[in-house]
Amino acid sequence: MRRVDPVRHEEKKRQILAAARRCFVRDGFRGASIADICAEAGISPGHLYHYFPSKEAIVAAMGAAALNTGTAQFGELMEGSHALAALSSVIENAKSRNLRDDFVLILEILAEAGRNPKLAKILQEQSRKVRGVLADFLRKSQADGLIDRGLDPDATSAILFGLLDGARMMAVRDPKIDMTRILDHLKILVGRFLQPPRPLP
Amino acid sequence: MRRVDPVRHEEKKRQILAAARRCFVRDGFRGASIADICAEAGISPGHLYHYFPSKEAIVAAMGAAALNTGTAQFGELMEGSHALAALSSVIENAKSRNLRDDFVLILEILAEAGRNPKLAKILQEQSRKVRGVLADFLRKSQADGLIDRGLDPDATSAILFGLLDGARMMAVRDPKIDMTRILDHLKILVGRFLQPPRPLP
Amino acid sequence: MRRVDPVRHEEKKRQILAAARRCFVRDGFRGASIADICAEAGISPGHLYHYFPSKEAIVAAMGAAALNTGTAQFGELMEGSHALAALSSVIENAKSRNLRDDFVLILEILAEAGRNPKLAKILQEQSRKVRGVLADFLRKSQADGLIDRGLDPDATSAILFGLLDGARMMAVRDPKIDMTRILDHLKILVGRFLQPPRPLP
Amino acid sequence: MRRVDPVRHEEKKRQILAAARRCFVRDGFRGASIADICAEAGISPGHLYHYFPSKEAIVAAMGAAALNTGTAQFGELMEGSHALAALSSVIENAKSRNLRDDFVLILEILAEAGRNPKLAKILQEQSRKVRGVLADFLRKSQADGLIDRGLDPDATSAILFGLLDGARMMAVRDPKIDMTRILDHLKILVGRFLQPPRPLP
DNA sequence: CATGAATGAGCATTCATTCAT
DNA sequence: TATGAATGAATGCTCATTCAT
Repeated sequence: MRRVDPVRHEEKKRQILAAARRCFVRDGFRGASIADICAEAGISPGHLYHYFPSKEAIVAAMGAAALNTGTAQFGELMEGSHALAALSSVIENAKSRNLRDDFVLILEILAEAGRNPKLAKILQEQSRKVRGVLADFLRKSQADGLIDRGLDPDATSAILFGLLDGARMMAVRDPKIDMTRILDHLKILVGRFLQPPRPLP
Repeated sequence: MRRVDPVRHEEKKRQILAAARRCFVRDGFRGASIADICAEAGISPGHLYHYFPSKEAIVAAMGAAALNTGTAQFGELMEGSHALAALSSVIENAKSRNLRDDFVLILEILAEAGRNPKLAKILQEQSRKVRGVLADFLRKSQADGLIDRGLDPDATSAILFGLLDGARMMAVRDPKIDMTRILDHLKILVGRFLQPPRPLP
Repeated sequence: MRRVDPVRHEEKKRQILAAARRCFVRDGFRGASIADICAEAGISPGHLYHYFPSKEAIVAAMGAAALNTGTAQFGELMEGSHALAALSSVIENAKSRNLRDDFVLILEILAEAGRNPKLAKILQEQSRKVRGVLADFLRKSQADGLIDRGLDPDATSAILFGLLDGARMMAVRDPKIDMTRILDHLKILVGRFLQPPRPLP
Repeated sequence: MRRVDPVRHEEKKRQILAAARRCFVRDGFRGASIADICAEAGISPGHLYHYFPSKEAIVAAMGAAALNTGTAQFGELMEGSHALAALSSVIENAKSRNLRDDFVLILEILAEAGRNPKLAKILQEQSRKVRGVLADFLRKSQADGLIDRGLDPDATSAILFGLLDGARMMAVRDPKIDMTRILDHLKILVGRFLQPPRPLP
């Protein structure tokens, strides 16, 4: 009598999600067919339904996984560094990493979230969580006198995230744009925005 | 034999694009069917192909129209006002306008642009045009001493656009977020970023 | 500008239902596929959905049509003849007609009705209508003194219909059974059941 | 190496057939899937094929079992009672028993028999057997002078079975029908049909 | 210009069945 | 004996597109 091996099961699910991810990046959520995903994962269409009950479930699981990965990566970056240095490293990171694929997925998720409440909820929760991490970081930096105490940490964290989104969006709007220079200016902007007011002489 | 009346023809095309736009906002580019668009436009499927050779062409034309509208609106705002005032009004505008529908379309366009080179080209051109308008504006303001002469106008205009994109994206990521406060902080940010360095006493 | 021609439309629907009927008789409601029906009707699968929104709708329409035909045929038989003669002719009719196909369909409908409330409703309504026709006929015959006044016309009409159903069912249970002799006995049975009690001498 | 225990094997088969029966009643032969049956029986799909080589075999075995049960029940009823009393008790029985489920299965079997010769043969054999039991019973009653000697026992027994089928069919055609009254009339009918002619005075 | 009939490939999903363990 | 992974053909249905009128 062979019992379900939960480890193998989860491993297979992860493989399928990875295949789905590649297909979604290539063709979008609607454009990628179950057949495509099966071909990419090297399984039969019938078999896929042992692991996911529907395409929508795959989209949701993939969206959640993609967002969680982002959250985790960001959390690691925030740990232990201090204020501007940390944000700079995030920006540097954005310049060098394979951000294209990740961001294309985020665009898909945002576009789909308008029609898929389950995805919208996942998105909202992740958004709040990540903003919370950054807001706490900002609060700590404010306490240390490293950044302007007059700024609202929640609004500020939202804006800083928006800034990252906006930069990546600009790279999609015009793929040939000179991102290096933009990211340099972005660091200037963040510095000026956050730094405590210079005391009057 | 009746000849085509070019005016009527263009008018009809515009009507169809408006119908398509409503469908695309509602269901996305892939989710909206030709039948949906025909129903919304009140014409038959056969007739639609008199005006557009394919669905892809409708998407491209609609994308171009949406982007042109945005460019025009922005151009108007820039005219005649000065520096921070103009940007403030753009931000104010973003707060009050029916930005949801417009931005949902932009997300669709960005996601689709990755697979549709024609759309990607339109997107890139519009992006450059709008950034150019803002960069010129910034250059003028620099000449007038209203904003920091040390900033590169091209990178700065890209960042300011990214900022607007990012703010709207934040509203999609978390629809319940307090945008008023965020936009207030955004104005602070823009002020600090752009203002000329205070002279040493 | 060509408008929908309702006559042609209805005619096509009837053709499709006739094709569906042949498929359903051959393979059952579940066993007959849309592709089968399309092949039988000589149309493409996509086109079928211009006329019917789903397979269930085809089953319902076909069921309704089959039952209505039966009702109409029975109504005609009842008109103008008198009591036992009319029932005899129904029985005779059952012996000679192509009852196989019709009855196979009825079996499908009965089996499906348990899971398809729409079909169940159609079935119930038709059942009541036909029984009503026969019950009225019986009442008239009772008034004329041709049949036993002690019988309840509603229960009696239900039983007489059950008798016909039962006879056809017997032919399905054992296709080689000698139906001629059975139908002769059926006439005896009906006679004895309905005839007014002989007056005591 | 463990040998198959034939007793356990048969017991398991019976359990699977009972599960299959519940599924077939609920969803029909085509509508019930192997997975459904396995879930209902609490075994795995692979294991089921240890006991039955195909779904068709399950249907056939289930059909045979259902029909045999019916035959056995009827045989018991016939034993030892006399003529009208026995038939009355069958009719009474039909009124009170859980006839719905049984009859739904019979409908499924009849509908399927048209496409499945194996099932058709089982059905025919069972039909003949049961009719034979009743015909013998009728013959005995005729010898005893309890029923009309002019009736052909074979045709009569077929008709009496048809009567029962017809009554149950009526209950499916119109589930809200007043079966009590109908079954009362059915007893009157059977009485008038079978009773020996009254001697002329 | 305008219609709606017609197509056929493609889609997500289901299912009887097989197989390695 | 017993499991659940795995298959792949088939199903009901959709859709962009074409065409006769």
